[in-house]
Amino acid sequence: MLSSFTQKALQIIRSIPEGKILTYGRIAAFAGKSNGARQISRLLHSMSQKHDLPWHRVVNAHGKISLKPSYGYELQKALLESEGIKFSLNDTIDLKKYLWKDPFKKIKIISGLTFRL
DNA sequence: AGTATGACCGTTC
DNA sequence: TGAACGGCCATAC
Repeated sequence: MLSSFTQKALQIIRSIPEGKILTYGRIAAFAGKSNGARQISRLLHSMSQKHDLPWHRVVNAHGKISLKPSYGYELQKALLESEGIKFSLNDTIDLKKYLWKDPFKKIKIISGLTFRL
């Protein structure tokens, strides 16, 4: 049984298209908690395999990977690059270019179910 | 020195 | 054992 917040967060994460990224804070805000960014990290950490999430499409608000080297950093970077995302010199992603804006314009949530439009 | 952010954390159910 | 809840806090800027 997943909370409403968790469900929405998972749906938003699952709905991130290839080649696009979203930040922790934005996911949390869209899921209903403006200050719940840390819970998003928790979700990704504990439920990414189980729920088949594109966890690599979530980065921090600066466009950087929050994972530490040899703890998933290289994997995430490789996955993102394989989707066509380019990193700048400081391993930063250009948010203006790749950030997925306004998830709710692309998905519709009815009774807890998500539909891609 | 105040703000924003976060692959948290302790506890409860 | 796994998930929900809630908030404090270190770090960066």
